[in-house]
Amino acid sequence: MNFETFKSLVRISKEDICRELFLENKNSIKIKKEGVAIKNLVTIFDAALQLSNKKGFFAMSLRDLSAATGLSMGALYSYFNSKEELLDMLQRQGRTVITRVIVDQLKGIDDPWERMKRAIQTHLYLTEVMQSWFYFAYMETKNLKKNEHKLAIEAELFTENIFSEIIEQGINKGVFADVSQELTAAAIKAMLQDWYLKRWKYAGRQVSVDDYARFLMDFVSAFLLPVNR
Amino acid sequence: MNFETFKSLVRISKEDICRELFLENKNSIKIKKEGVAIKNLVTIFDAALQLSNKKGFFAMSLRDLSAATGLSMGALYSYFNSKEELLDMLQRQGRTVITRVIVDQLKGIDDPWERMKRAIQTHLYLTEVMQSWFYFAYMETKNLKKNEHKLAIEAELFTENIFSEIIEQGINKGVFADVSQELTAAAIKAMLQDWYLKRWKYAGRQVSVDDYARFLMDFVSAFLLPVNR
DNA sequence: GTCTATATCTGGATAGAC
DNA sequence: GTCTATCCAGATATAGAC
Repeated sequence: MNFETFKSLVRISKEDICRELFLENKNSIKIKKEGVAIKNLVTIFDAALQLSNKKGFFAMSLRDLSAATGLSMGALYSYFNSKEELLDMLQRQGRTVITRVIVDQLKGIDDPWERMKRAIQTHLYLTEVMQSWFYFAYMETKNLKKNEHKLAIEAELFTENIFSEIIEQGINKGVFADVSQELTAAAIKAMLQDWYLKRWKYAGRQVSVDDYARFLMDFVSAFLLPVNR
Repeated sequence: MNFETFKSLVRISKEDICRELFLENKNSIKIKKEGVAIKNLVTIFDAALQLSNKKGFFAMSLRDLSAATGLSMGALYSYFNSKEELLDMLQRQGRTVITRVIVDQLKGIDDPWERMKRAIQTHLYLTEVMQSWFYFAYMETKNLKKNEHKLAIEAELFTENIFSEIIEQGINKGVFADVSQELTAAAIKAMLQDWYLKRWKYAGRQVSVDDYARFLMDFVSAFLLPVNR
């Protein structure tokens, strides 16, 4: 599978994500008509991510957001009760998607190395499709209040754990070298995150997501599968 | 060399950094007496980094800073002309230190793999000593104005280039595998940065900086020195 | 050099017309 | 559902006393 087929396969449309979010937050959102709400939520989230990623969520004023979306301040407050609630909604927005997609993509694959490759690839493809969201989630985590902060940390550890378990499984089956699963999983995660955190760098160097995926697999395989080289 | 000897060897005291900064910024800083200025600059920078890293530079008000330092608002403004200037000073503060120390530590080492090990180790040790600064520099880069932003990017590329050149040299000498130097350098950088960006994670798992250094060297060597395993 | 007091402005939030 | 108008807390920045 390459990136193009992944995109058409997974089909995570913004509308779908916003629909889910709309249904979950009916008490915070004053708008009743689903069609109107989703259309505007897509606009609001898009603009909010773009503005926040440029200068930080805190520095983005709601007047900025009003101008960017074409909605008035009053209208914006029909979609959230406070700026902080907007932040929380944004954070929650993508969180479930990633775990769901990765777990789904790994289903039925038993061989540890095949699982590892698929996990790396899926993670990269997903962050490519939702780049601005992942960047936002990473950069704004520390600005969350205690409880939301905890949820964000848990999400980070959850995906890391997927890698950790694959490594453990591979070691137990005797196909991987006996490495530290904790540190290796953390390192893989760090390199996966670099892909969406330093988009400017890779774009400037014309590295495609498939190039990067191939490279990462080579790098990791040298460590985990030393005998096969 | 281990971390403890590194610390006593390098001796980058906060006072020294602030003295340099004081001399560089005599036009912005209204205080004349060096002793007074440095003492307060150390306090201000320490507090500013701590507050910013907790909730972001923008969210940190100067009243917060005033409370944390014990200096009045008026006094603070004797050390910088605007909040943005404080941001710029903070960013510039550590930038030169790292390149200076790494270049210095690599002097006289010819063997590519020895250079690589030393570069990794020095980078980790340095970011350990100045953890809060590195975290700050990373997280607040995007909030800089155009020109300062450019300088920050250049600093990132400069250190990455140190790794890139070591790899190139190793490949040319025939001691490293024929990998992509650009991507490999970027990946190493990403893992080095993870050390100070996710301090909470490694601290919680009781991983010491020397543990992490050893692990990284193993990981990288598997890729660069495949024959030696 | 440092403080207190204050001018000035910006941004989040809401009330009420349409 | 959306807009305009407005309130007010809190922020940066400065002036002038000590």
